[in-house]
Amino acid sequence: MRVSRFLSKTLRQDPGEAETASHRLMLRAGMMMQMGAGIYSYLPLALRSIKKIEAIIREEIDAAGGQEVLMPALQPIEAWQQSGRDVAFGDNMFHVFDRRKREMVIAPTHEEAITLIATANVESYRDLPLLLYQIQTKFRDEPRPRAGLLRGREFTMKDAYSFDTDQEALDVTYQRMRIAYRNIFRRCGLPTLEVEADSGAIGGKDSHEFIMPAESGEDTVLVCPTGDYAANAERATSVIPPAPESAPQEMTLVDTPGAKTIADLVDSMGITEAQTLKAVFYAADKEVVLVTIRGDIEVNEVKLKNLLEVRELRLATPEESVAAGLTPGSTSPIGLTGIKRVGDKSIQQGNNFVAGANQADEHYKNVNYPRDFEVDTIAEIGTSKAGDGCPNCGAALDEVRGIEVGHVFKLGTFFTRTFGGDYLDDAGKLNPMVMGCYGIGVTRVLAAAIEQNHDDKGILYPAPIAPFQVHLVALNADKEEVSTAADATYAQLLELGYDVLYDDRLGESAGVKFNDVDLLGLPVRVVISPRNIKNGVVEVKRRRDDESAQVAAADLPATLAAALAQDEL
RNA sequence: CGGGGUGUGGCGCAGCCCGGUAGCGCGCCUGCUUUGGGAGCAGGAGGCCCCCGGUUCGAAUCCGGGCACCCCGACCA
Repeated sequence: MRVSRFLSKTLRQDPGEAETASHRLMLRAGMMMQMGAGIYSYLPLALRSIKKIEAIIREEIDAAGGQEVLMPALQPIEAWQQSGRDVAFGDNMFHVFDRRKREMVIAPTHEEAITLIATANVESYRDLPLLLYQIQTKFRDEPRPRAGLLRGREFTMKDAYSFDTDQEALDVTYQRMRIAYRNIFRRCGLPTLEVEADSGAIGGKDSHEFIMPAESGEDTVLVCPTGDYAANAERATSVIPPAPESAPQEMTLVDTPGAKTIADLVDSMGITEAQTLKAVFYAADKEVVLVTIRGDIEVNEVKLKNLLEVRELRLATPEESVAAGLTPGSTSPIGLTGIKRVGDKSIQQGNNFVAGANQADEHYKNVNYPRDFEVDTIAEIGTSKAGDGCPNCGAALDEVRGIEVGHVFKLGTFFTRTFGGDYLDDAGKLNPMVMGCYGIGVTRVLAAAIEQNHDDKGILYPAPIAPFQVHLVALNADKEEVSTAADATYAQLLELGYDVLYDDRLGESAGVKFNDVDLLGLPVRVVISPRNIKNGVVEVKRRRDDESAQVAAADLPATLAAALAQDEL
């Protein structure tokens, strides 16, 4: 492609609305254009990368036994009513009405549609396993779209769904998909962590997320440096730091004027956070629940929500706490009845705690569980953090921020039971198919790739997903010797099968062209100039390197191939 | 949905308090000179000042109402 004919124009200044690196760089590089909150047109540069990512995905999912289909985005609402997910998705789903005022939805995901396909086509165990996938546009009315392609309301997703005879067969498919995912991200040139994940409301047992480490990521992951454990912080378990233990003392009431927080207690009593208990109130589907946890640990709301099996969970308001008989600032499980009480297992590690007394300006000291108070349930509901021990080997866990680009999980039989997705087994009995589902946010992969690979001048694409592999630059292109040589090199590189962006612009200075090269971030730059022609060389520079190499024209193909191969993982 | 912020040529911004011909930088067009890290000179094109209503002789500016977008928190690929 000649730059002189190319649609995309670069901007010299950062656009005002964009703060996140990928968002800012994609707008500056002319890759995309915004049309609304979380809604973008993909211009040629972005679309070329997206297609390369899609091609890699197709190859790997096909290799794993997948068959590509394409399901409608526009769907009658009935299927969603049948699964109950019209309510579950709520405002996250776009609704429209057809001319006869029938309600339709624009699908945010395709479990309903795929289950109907499988149900209609699978009759016996001989038709299984079945793995179907599509690459399609998803529509989700996100509460807060953000950061360009990182979280859009319309985005491209690869979603795959597997159907198996039973749990054991699903396990095999699931493992095959995990491997396919590893291959996909490796081939894209994008280091990605595979971590244990929360499977959410519908979820089955197993769930793994693929996370690309990046500062701007919305997810926090705990990783063991030995490599034997990695999990999303939402579900990570860990060995918590020990708390001091001593011979149990008698529980006594102490005056704590003005002390309302754990920090106040630590300051005024000369103790550590691990020597306190905190009581936290939650509103769980209207019911108020008291959580007691050691003062140095934070409640993990995802774990708590899963434990309580509720749909909605939030901190109780002070009014709700008071109404439940509590004293904010000195809330306590001691002597409390008539309310659901949950204890984190951390209260079993350590003793002689300082805890609230349900009276302003008073606390108890030397509180011991279970001697001094009861809970209805004890479970692990604390948040793991950096420095905690790995659950497998005890080594201190590291914390990494990242972007979720893929998610695989075992769905089970919810949808097949709902839609009558039964098959006949070899004994002639009907059983529901067991499903798995597997997503990759294709457009998010592109944004995450840029988050992961950029510097202060621009993007640094890994070669496999770069919109073009080579940025050919003609300096002083209005000189005939230059345009002749550059045109010939362009033709040669195309002949060799490379994707080439050829900056043939006549009037632009070297500075302008080089800055565009750095901004667009194609993996290799090739410069044709009067100076290089005089010296009988072409100049080759990787975007990631500081130095360029001068090579004889005859050596250009080999030099290019070597430079591009360096991005492979 | 709560909190914070912004809407002015393609992009980045000023003007708004204190109403009176809409301005700057970049980009764009023409010509000449220049040409290895965002060139110079000269000439030029381009604006429903987010929308609706009000006040006023007169509104980008004041008042009321709406809309859009961005950022921070609860959700997800």
